[in-house]
Amino acid sequence: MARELLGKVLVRRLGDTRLEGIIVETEAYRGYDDAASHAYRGPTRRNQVMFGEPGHAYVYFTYGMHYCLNVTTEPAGQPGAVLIRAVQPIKGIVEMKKRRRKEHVKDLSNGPAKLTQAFAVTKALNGHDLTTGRELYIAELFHPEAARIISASRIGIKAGSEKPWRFSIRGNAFVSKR
DNA sequence: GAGAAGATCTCCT
DNA sequence: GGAGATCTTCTCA
Repeated sequence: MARELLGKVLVRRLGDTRLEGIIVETEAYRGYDDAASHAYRGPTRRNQVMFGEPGHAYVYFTYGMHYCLNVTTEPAGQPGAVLIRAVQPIKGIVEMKKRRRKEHVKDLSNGPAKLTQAFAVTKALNGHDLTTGRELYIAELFHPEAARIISASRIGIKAGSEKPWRFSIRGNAFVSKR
């Protein structure tokens, strides 16, 4: 799923405003076999969405100030999610610049907490159904480019860093870290 | 109830 | 390359 989501479009609707970005970097997190995953030690209040239905948003708060967005991927009862680490803005860039207080497009969403700020994703969207919801969902790109996907180790974790479960579109300028 | 760590970002050197 | 910001969540007593 982490590979499948690359090249698709993250869509956020805020009233009349529409924000869109191509997903260019993801990371896979599993369950009891993945020490880096929030679900590693079983269900808790925070990670319960990871154990729920697939196709839902798992949004968590971290470092006292940041939100990160995941997509749940496994059947109910089985934990698993894909972290959206970076997107390439394609629509609503003026709005994103205001939210991020940044001038350059490259600074808007090249990191997991940057894109949630640009797209106004907060805990209010935790558990949101991405398959039926209108406020936040994932769409196909009308004219997808052929892209090569590369994998590397995940970022910002201690345990589980040996697993090459970070995926990105090769050469894309909006990937958080090369 | 206390203590520690965190799937990060920004600013500074 | 490194430290500070800042607070929720989890673990353990």
